[in-house]
Amino acid sequence: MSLENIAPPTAAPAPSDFIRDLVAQHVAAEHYPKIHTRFPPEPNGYLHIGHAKSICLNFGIAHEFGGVCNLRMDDTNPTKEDIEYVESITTDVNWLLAGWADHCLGLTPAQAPFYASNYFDQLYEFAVALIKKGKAFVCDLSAVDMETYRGAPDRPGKDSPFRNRSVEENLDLFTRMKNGEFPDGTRTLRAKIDMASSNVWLRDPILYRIRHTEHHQTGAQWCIYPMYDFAHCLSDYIEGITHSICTLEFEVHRPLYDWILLSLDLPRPLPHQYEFARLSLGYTVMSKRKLMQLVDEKLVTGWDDPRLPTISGLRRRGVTAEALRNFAYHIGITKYNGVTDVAVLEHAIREDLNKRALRRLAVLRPLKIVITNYPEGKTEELDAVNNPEDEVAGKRWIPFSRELYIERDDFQEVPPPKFFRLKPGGEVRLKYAYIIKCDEVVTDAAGNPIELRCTADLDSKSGGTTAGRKVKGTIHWVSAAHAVDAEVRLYDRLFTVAEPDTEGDFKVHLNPHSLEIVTTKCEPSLRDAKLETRYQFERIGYFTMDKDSQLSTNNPQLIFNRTITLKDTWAKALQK
RNA sequence: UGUCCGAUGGUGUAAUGGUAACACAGCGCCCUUUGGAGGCGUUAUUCAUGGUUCGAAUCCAUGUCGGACAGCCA
Repeated sequence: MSLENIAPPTAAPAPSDFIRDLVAQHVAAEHYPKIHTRFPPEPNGYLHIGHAKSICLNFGIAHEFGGVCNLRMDDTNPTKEDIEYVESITTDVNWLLAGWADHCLGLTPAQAPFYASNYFDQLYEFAVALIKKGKAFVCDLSAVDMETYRGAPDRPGKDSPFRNRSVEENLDLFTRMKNGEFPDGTRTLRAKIDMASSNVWLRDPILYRIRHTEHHQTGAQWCIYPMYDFAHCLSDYIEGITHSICTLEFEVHRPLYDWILLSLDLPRPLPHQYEFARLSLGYTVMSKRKLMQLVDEKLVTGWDDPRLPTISGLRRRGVTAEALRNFAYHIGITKYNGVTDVAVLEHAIREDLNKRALRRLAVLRPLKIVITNYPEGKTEELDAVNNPEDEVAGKRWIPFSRELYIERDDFQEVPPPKFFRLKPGGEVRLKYAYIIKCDEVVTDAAGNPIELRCTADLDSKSGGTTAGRKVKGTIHWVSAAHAVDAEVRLYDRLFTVAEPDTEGDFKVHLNPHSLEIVTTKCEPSLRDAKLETRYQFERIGYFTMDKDSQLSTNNPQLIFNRTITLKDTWAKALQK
């Protein structure tokens, strides 16, 4: 075979979408010296998987086109913001970028994120410039009057009586606003555009408001704060952003974004805004307000509750950054507002974990069995592969003895058709060990099985003469004497319906069984479990150790979170 | 009854005037010391009506449906 016929290694195809297509055109046309994007969260809550989509888009573009993406705190409203959030945002962004796009992360020379509040001085000067150009004025209308004057989408507004103040008076009033001479809500700085515009955002929008509130970054330095529309386009401009990418609801703001930059007569190139559809995911809620409500009302344990779609929650649950990035890649970028099936997320998580998780045996709901033909007091160490998907992961040994635990679900006294686990008189293979046969069922007073007495085919373990014997089922187990106990937190969907926030109170759809805690019997090697390591409890699901685990005490307590179950085609068959 | 935006299998996306494709979900089979993973197969799609064109998911017109916008929030 000639060299040319050998297929090149298949690289993951570069994502393509309407925004990347545009960027590619701009690159080809040498429109900008360098592509510069930004991710600009307001530090008023924790980041969620919808932000992850945006992060992957903005940093992905920087990555693919040799550009930079700034992390910027859009902190123009001190009443809603907190330093706790800037810290969590920084952590989450770094976590999502690690090993992928760290080199694209734009930070200040001090290695800190950018802050819109860093630009308060410049922003103030821009406002003054706008006043001098006769394009902004100080308005004394109250909030209620302002609303009346604004009109409605299908009805024009009318000019403020303060619209035609002289430049000198506006300058004087704005300076005095800044100096703290007026109480909150008494005056605003407004752009002078068009009160009859069909776009409500062009009806003399407010640029600055008075707020005698301390800011988490600038302290008591300011008592006037810029509005989003004024601060955002100019922050983009100051940072040299080329592509300012945001979600669809800002589409109607774009004319204002452009108006401010154009009115200031700034040197080109100017940044441009592009919009894409935000993520909505089935069986969860995504708005910061609703997430905040769940946290505040203690319906979850905190922002990093593993049931939440927050980045910190997903991370604690055991989802890796790579899985999240793959998910973002698979859902694409469009302007269509759809609801993504959680199955897509779940698939991305399983696909990732299958490759990396160390296999372990653990029994969630134990049922004791005794191998009557196995000597009392004997212990064997059996060979078990750590990960059939990854030879490098190696092997470990697991102890086998006369008394074991198996999963309660793996035994049925009166089995349904096609049940090929353990049943009276039936045979099953114990994973990595022997084929056993159930001879006797010991029950309690109520008739529930409490112990199974079995015999093993002692030649059937790996390497034995009957090792190749086919039995239909293989089940997991742990040696009773060697098992270590662990608390296992089984998470399920937070809501019982696919779209909990379409109407009414979303909280009525909360799933009462979204968390179940069980004490499990684990194979002894799990005593050395690590926080960063992902595990698959064979035939059950993927698990990761929770930070609540107590490891340093002389009575260590292991806690595992179930990231996600394995696909269970048997459970599905049973439902039919 | 304003302005802007959108509509492709069940779901999310691709096709940029030239064979409607991919992933997830579903279904079936094979394989399996995980009812996992994997392999193979399969079901199902261009909102409607007109127009332009040799040819339309793509361009045009009209309509329908859906979303966003009337915070001194972002």
